[in-house]
Amino acid sequence: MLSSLSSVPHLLPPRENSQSSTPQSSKPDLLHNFNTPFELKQVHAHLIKTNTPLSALPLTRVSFVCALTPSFAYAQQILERVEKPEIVFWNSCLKTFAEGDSPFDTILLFYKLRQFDVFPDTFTCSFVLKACAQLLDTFNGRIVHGYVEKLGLQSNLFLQNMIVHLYALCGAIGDARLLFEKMSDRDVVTWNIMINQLVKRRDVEEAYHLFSLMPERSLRSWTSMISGFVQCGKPKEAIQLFMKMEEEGLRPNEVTAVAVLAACADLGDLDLGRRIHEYSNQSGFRRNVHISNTLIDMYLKCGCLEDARRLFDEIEERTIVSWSAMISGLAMHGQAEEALKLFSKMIQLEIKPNGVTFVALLHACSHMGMIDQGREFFASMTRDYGLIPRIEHYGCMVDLFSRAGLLQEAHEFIMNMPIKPNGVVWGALLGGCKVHKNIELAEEAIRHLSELDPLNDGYYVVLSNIYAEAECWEGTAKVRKLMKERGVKKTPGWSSITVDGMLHEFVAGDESHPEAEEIFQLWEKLLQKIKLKGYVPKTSVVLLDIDETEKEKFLYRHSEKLALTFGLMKTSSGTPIRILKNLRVCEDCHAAFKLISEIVDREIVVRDRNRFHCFKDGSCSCRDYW
DNA sequence: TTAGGGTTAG
Repeated sequence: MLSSLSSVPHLLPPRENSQSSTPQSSKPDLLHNFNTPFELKQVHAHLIKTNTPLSALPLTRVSFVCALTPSFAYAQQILERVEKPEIVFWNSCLKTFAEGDSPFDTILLFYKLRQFDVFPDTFTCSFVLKACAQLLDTFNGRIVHGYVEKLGLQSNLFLQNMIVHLYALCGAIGDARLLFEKMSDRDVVTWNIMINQLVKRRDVEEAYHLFSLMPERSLRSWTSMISGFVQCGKPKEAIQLFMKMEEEGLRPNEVTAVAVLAACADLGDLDLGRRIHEYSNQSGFRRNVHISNTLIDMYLKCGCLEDARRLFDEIEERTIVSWSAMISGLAMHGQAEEALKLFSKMIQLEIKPNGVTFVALLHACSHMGMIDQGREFFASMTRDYGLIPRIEHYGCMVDLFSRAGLLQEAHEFIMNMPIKPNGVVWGALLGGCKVHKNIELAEEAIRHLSELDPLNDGYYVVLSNIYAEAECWEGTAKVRKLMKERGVKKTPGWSSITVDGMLHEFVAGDESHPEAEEIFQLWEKLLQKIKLKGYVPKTSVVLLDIDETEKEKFLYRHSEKLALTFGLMKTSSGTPIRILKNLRVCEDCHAAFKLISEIVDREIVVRDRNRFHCFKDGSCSCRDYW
């Protein structure tokens, strides 16, 4: 019987070690006190050597053997060698497998157990359910659920929660919800599970509905909901909820802080971001790499490149997320060379890039017109790192070619893609067509976009601008008609600026601001000055079918111009002005801002939906290539 | 011995 154990050679101590370990393993107390897999091997060697059966060990020790057993074959042998293995032994093995990376073995062993005359208990079921969740295996999950009912364990709250979690995780949200509704006792975990799963399915409204119904909420509940809002693109709601949480006297932990910082990054809320940074330092979160990474991202997205870089340099253990975030941030700020340098440094340190790193690198190349370098990165990701390009990478390549004016090459690239191009890919070509004035390819792009993303107003606007620049008024009328037919409305542009901790939002054409008069007066003065420096209003960016003077008036009420003028009114000279815009910065505003930065001798930082524009001394960090 | 929340791009 013992010989069967020696058929598991990898569990025996290595020969060179057996010499040195023999004196120790022959000590009888090790038989009662082994605590690690290595000591288990020593005990094993001893049992074999002395021809002692495993059953000679005390029962608690046998269950310990099971708990330390990382191999399915070995687990089976142990269980077969104990006369009537109690459920605790099985559970110990199942736990090891379920908590390790052997979910398949957990399920296999569960079915083996049924061959013996042993009944699963709540723990058995919980480990198997965990394995099913790991494998997203509803087939076996439903069988275990059946056992739970058959064994009369269905009222156990732990198991109910695990089953609800499993169903929701596997996409059977209807089954999960049904069970949730049927449960007579729900605890805070039950609610949290449902909320998290709804967030994963992007149903944040329903998640919030459940959140508001909760009889009691833990810090985790608040964190789940705050993070849920962030994940679903609702950072404002996330911050509102965070404020409410603080009002209720709860202090954020590391996970909450990460979610709030991510919301600050999305909103460009530097004040709150800095407050959370300070709080994190005071609370000892400094060494948490999630916190550091999110802080870096927050500073990058709030336009504070230097703060981000300082933090990045300070991190002791950088992860690929830290590197990718920093590279992407440098690219967003127009520092492509620095981004590439950082990448080389990363490779020197033998850190393996991932798909996100390459998105960042390709962005850096496309924003700076580095075509050959971009091509090389695209080839390298598969050749050197075994990464399969995803749709985002193809999108970046089309963007790279299109911006550089290689429109035919971009088109051919799309036609030869091994995956179906999406709206982003055709949208990138359309963007290039605008810069390089190619109506024919723009019309082809819009044909595809009408099918792929028919309600996205941005594409129609770009096409209309292309027609307007070519003075093809028939074309612009056609686009207007198309938008009307499809019920597509132009997203209103808005820009925001924070002055003395207060966020001020401006919508294009908005004349309702309490200080509108002063804003318009200052704008008029600035306008006179920039006109002297050669500014000519670019009325072709105005979509409306109105005369030139009216168009100019619209142009002068663009949200970023209102925000800038307000900023100049309210901040002291010398301080940089930071503006956030929901859409891409308009061409006319871009030209005007360059001149204004020179006239007022101020740094103007605009974050648009794509990147940062840092206007200084009459030029922009994007070098007009955007 | 068993359950729930986090970062980079888009």
